Parts: sequence; structure tokens; C-alpha cells
Amino acid sequence: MEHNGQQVGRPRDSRVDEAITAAVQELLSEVGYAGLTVAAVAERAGIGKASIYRRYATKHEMIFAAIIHGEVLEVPPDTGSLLEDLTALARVIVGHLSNPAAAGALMSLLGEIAADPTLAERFTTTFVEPERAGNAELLERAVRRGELERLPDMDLFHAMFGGTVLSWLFISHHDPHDLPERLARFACAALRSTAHQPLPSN
Amino acid sequence: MEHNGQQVGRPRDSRVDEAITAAVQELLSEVGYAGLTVAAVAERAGIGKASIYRRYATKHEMIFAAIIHGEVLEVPPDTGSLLEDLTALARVIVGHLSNPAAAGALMSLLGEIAADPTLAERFTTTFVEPERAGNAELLERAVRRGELERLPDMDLFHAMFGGTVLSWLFISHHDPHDLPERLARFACAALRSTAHQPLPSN
DNA sequence: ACCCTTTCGAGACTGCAGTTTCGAAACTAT
DNA sequence: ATAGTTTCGAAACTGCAGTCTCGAAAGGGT
Repeated sequence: MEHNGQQVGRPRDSRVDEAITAAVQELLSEVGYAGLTVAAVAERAGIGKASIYRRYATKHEMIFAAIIHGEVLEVPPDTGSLLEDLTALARVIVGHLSNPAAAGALMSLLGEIAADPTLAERFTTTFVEPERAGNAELLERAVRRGELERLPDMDLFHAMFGGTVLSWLFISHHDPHDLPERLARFACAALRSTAHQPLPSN
Repeated sequence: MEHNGQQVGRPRDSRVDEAITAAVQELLSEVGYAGLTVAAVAERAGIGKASIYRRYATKHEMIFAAIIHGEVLEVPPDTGSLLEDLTALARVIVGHLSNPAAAGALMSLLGEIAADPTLAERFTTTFVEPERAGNAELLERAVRRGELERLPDMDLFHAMFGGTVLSWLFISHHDPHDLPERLARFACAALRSTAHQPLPSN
């Protein structure tokens, strides 16, 4: 019998995992999402395709894993001001989404996600939830600081903040240069306003 | 020589165009974006695949054309209230984006657009510009009505409003049921606030 | 030592879907 | 009529995702 959770058989070579994610990231920036082939990834990584499919069920999952590799969306440090905190947050998001390779990949991935509940689930727990929590943490700081009376509609705020950046970059195709300042000012004004009149219509 | 703008050669059969868009729309709602194949479209339309590729450079363009077929994003009628106008606008957007078929198609298309400037250009003039103009018209009504002192940062507002719906549906995967009311209330508060203190930090 | 299991790289194989080619048909101009 | 051009549907072509097999290697259990 086996001793504990130890696996029998030859253990996986962690360098293979790294080689795969590295190859995907490289090729993603070279040929883009649409031009990326599993065979090319295997060749670039110096491994067999079987080693890829032993880890990921589909090509999309492989790319997904490579994209999120170490992509922890960290909350910017406390600046002491809600406006500046939001500006910093917007800058982080813009920074992550400005990488043109990851950009197209993310959108294509969202297309896949719309048709694949499993992938959607993973995407939510990996990306959406942590980011939402980060947003909440940032706003809680403002509440503790006294800048806001209470937390706003967090679901809405989260969708609004990230969604605005997304739309700005990939739908409007505007220059992200001064987006952080403009968005932060807008969001800040909205937050202060809604916090004081939380349910104006009822 | 040719007489006027008349084309020489066999004229295109307009029924082919209609058959294509109809087949795409049907199949899109039956099998979704990922499951849609050009062969299936051709078969359903009773035509050859060449007739499709003579009209559209890629499968994505074909789907894009079928989706936007007659999909003019109309501005909701004047309700006499900014809040209700925004609610109606949000409902229109949610309505358009709630079709699960169009959902995946739009996101996949955005992925294509990120790597195809030609497609991006067409998408902008066909979708983005008219929608932005519609948003502006709705806000101008509020200004004329006296609810707002001036138009806000329209680039930002447009990205915010549509982007929030997009993120809400396709990233957060929340129920769109009460989104229009919540978004409209949020946007309304923000607009009134920013309009009264347009440049608070300078 | 000897088995058993699993991973490894390599490559062949399969099935499908996007794209192109082809001969026939439809139309205009001369 | 005839030539030239373009569209038509059918079928062939191409390329890739995904699967499978192979012999070798790396572990652990007994």
C-alpha cells in the first residue's frame, strides 16, 4: 500500500510545467491567441504533447493556466486617500490589461468561458473573486478613514470599475494614458454621492 | 465598358445573403458560438460554403454580420427623468447582451478584434460610435431638462455604462435581473455629483 | 533486486472545420 | 451569338486539436 498521499510511479517534472507556461507566454506574444498551436508549444518547451494533455484537458485550459501564472492582482498600498487609492487601483488594472498579448488572449478566453461553465467557474474563483475582494478591501479602508459612510453596492462597483477599463481598452480602443485619473475621479464622486443617499428612490 | 455602377457577371442572389444570416442566427441559438460551423451554416442555408466566403473573409465576420443584422441600438424614448432614461437604456443593453448566443459571439469577436485592426475599425463605426451617440443624446435630454448642468466626460461615461453591463454579465456572471435599476441609480448619482464639481482636484 | 505504476519525449493517427478550387450557370456588353 | 465576368453548389484541400502508442526512465513497495 502507499504510505500517505504520496503518488506511486514516476513523479512529474516541475520543469515541464514551467517550460509549458513559459512557452505559452512567449508564443502568445509572438503569434497571438489565434495563432497558437499545441504542437508549437510542445516544440518550444522541448516536450511531447502528451505531457501537455496530461496536465490540461484542452488548449484553452493550458492558455488560461499560463495567463494566470503568478498574476495575483495585488491591492495597491494605502495612500491615505480614496481618490488616490482608486487611481492606483485603476493603474494596476490598466497595467495588467495593456499587455497586448494578454489582451487578446483574455477576450478570447472570455468567449470560451461564455460557452464553457467549467472554465467559467475556474475563472471566477481565480480572477473575479480575488479582485472583488481587493476592491472591497480598498473601499473598507476609506470607510475606516471616514471618507465613506458605508460600503457601496460591491457587486456593482466591482463590475463598474473593471468593466470600465475593459470597455475603454477593448471596445472604445481609447488611450489608457489618463484613464486612471478620470475613472478614479468619477468613481470617487459616485461613491461619496451614493453613500449619502443609499436608497433615494424608495 | 460597363454602363454605370452595374456589375458585370452573374449577379448575387440576395436570397443567399438572407439564407446565410438566417441560418447563422438559428444555429447560434441552437448550438452556440463554439458549436457553430461554417459547414452547418451552408447546409442549413442550402448553399455552398464558397458563397459564404465570397461575402465574408472569415467565419467571425460572418457571425458578426449576422448578429448586427438590423440590430440598431435604439435610444429609449424620453421618460422625463434621467434616472428612468438610464434604467431604460441599461435594460436595452442588457436585453441585447442577454442572448446567450450573442454573448459568446461578442466576446470571441472582441478577441479577434484585438488582433485585427480592420475588424476593429468596422466594429467601432458599426457599434461603438452609434451607441456612444445614443448615450450622449440621452444625457443631453437631461441637460435640457435641467437635471444636469452639463454633459459629463462622455468617453468615460460610455465606457462605464456599457462596460459595467459587460463585466456584470460575462465576468461576474451575475443575474441581470435588477442590474438596470442598480446601475442607473449609481450612474445617476455619479452624474449629478460630477456635474456639480467637474474638476474637484485641480 | 524485482515488480508496478506513472511520466517522459516522440511521433503517428483521427476527425473535424476553415478555406480554396472547380466546372457549370447566369448575367452584361459588344 | 459570343466573349468576358462573376456567382453558384459541390467537393477537395489543409491544418490543427486531441488521442493514442511506443520504448525509456524514474520513482515507490516488497
